[in-house]
Amino acid sequence: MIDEIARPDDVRRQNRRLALTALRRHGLLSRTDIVAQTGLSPSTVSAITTSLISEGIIIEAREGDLGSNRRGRPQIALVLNPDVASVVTVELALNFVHAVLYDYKGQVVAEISERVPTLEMSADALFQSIFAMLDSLIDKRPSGTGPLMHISMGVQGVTDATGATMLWSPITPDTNIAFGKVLSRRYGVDASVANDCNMIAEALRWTDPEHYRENFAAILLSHGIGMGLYLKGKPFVGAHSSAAEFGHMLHIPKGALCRCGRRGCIEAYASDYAILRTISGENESTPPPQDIDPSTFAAAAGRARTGNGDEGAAFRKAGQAIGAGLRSLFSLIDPVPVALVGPGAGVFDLMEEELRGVISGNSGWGATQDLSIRCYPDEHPLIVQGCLMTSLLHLDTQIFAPGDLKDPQLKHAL
Amino acid sequence: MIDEIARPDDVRRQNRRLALTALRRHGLLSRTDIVAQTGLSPSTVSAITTSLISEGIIIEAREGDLGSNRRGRPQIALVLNPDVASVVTVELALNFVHAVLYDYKGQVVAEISERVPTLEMSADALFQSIFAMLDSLIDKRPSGTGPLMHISMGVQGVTDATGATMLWSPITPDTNIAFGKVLSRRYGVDASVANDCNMIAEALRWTDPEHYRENFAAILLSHGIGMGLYLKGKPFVGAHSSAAEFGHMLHIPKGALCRCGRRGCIEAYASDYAILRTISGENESTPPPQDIDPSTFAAAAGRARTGNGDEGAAFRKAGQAIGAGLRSLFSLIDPVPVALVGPGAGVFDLMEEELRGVISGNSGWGATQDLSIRCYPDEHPLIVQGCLMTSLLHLDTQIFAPGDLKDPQLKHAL
DNA sequence: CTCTTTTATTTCGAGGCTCGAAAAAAATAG
DNA sequence: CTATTTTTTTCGAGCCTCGAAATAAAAGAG
Repeated sequence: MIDEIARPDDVRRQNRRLALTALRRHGLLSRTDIVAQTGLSPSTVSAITTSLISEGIIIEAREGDLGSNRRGRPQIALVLNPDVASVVTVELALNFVHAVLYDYKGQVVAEISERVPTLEMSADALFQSIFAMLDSLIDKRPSGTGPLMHISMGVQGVTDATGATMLWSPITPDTNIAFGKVLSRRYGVDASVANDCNMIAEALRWTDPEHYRENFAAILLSHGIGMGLYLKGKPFVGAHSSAAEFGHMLHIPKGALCRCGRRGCIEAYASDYAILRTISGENESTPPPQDIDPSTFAAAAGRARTGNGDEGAAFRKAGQAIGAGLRSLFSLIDPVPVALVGPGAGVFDLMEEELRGVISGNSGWGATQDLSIRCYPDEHPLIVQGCLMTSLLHLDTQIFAPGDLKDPQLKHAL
Repeated sequence: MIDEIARPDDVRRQNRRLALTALRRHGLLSRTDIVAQTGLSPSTVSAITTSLISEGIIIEAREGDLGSNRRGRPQIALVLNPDVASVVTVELALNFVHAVLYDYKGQVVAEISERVPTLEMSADALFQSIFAMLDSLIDKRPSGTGPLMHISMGVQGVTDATGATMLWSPITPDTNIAFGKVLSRRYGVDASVANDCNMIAEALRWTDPEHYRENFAAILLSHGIGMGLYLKGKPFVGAHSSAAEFGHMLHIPKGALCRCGRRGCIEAYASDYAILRTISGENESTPPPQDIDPSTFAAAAGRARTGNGDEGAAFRKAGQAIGAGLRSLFSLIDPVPVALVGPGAGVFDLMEEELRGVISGNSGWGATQDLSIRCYPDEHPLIVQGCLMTSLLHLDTQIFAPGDLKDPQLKHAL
């Protein structure tokens, strides 16, 4: 907050953050490299690394091949200590839970995934399933693994702006499930829950920082349509919820029936169920099914590519809806690079022409001709990667930066 | 930025900011009050106020009626020193420039306004007019007035995200006019240019902080339709431009012709020219005029209220367009309180029912039934007020907070 | 009219922090 | 083995905030 009071040790906190995120980004860095990366003075870097080492957060990597046989004292490579902590990511989707345990360097330690009938489960039953999976992951941990220090969930659904609660989701009948609080209490660590699209955006920013840096949108085209947005280098969240509900922007007033109960949403034209509904020739008011078989969707796309029938038209209609949404979005935030993610990204060839057609026609100040759109048909690795980065960055910037835990190893003797 | 290095004196900078903004908000505050407001320790507040006084930025107000005859040592009231600096606001609209000189406490020192044919002027001619007005304001300054230290412009048009340039505006044929740089160079002070809607939002936040605090939207309904947005207590700007071009979100694909050259924008249905075009029965593709006489618009509204003809339908159509835009906007940022500003706010009674009708129908997580909409038919005082606050807050947080100018009086001997 | 009580503000020392300069450490080059 | 080069640490100056104690300035009590 802007109206927050500053204390002398906040300075050290911030500069520790800089050093840690530099190490996170580059993996292997000497003190001199950190000086170059951060702009801090050698004295300060020395002080910071000394305390980070004494706290076990980073370690000196002997045999680090840092620009070897040069003249002068050789640099000592520093690395994040993989065993100072571990984190768990949980991906929650329709009828499906996937959890992974990572060390502090981001290497997989253990993994588990299960099919569970989320639609028929109470929140409590869902928690029991998740608990069992996490317990087993934690049991599986080899000795030497650091204590669990953060849990990050990515869910299909709307979460609150603070990452504490899942407000609503199509995958379960319950609402307002406080995943953050419950997991945090049970495992004695910080836990956050976020929209899967925001996790995808986080992952893209991490895997391709050249392209997805300050401003970009990641749009998930699947059973629903969601968006993760970065503006000015920061994740965009709404006033109260995770928001950025791209799929529920209004495309056609009084138009097709959406899964959310309203009419005319983009999702009601561009999601998998909407496309299949259009192809089937059903009425636009036919309530959508709760699940779509991926193979059915793929088959429809196949027919659209080869045949010359109605299938192609349905995809073009979807392209128009997405294009219209982007045009409105770009009016609000300026044009930004777009990543299309999920099954819908695999059929982008069927939508691209219409999609770009709707957007183009620049308005005098914001040209969109050279709009970058990239496709990532498989969303799951990105969601997990995003959760991982969320957890690790939380440790880097919130837990380890303060430097007020004398011995993090003991904080939560799991 | 998050990746910025912190130094020990940044701490003092930030805490000076806190003290100054507390004084700005409350006007008259003792050191003890500042302690209560900011949470800083008495020692720190003492140190900060001492240096602020020695720099002439604040002064002790003798005869300050602070909770008088209580027991104990009386509190000494502190106030911003009105004469430490002055600022100029410039409101630039179609055929109209209005400039005001204020002191550091925000009191009017001198004022001037002129009609100038902006549509037929080159950028250079426009600058000459503005220069002449500002020169005369500065001449008019009574002795004792502090040196000019900031200029803030509010313009009808699109500006860049940094407040340096007006990228495009309907009021002048030129584009990319670097108001910020040119004014800054000529007067030797910082100068910024912002979209008028953002200034309106800034003003509302200042005049009614109870209602417009963290999240709200100010929508200007006039010849064009713009928006100023606050999210999480901070002004929203786009990736590159001031953005938030609410009026150019897409309402009806391939719909009515907008002034921006594209089709189907909200503005093409809800601006004054659009409403009059609908009433006239003209084709939706008729190019809009560059200016609308306010009395013509008012007369149409009058007929819509009394008669039962086509006029009412045109306003209802406008209400639908705005409602559709808000529904999409709320999908992206969650529902927030809305302020409608300008001539269109004066005819809200003709649009309200349709507008709310389109928005309602909650989506399961974000209810909009109790959506707050307030109307402010006169936009001009708000624009000026917003510029004023922009200037003063710039001084408070950017210029005076660092405390590195030993004698601000001498910085720019005007 | 003086002394006590109460409240506001300042002073002072402890403990942070960063930084520049100098010192120490650890290699290569000759 | 010594000189050179580069990296890292050490040390002192100069910021900062804060708590505790000291000082200042009023009202109330006797």
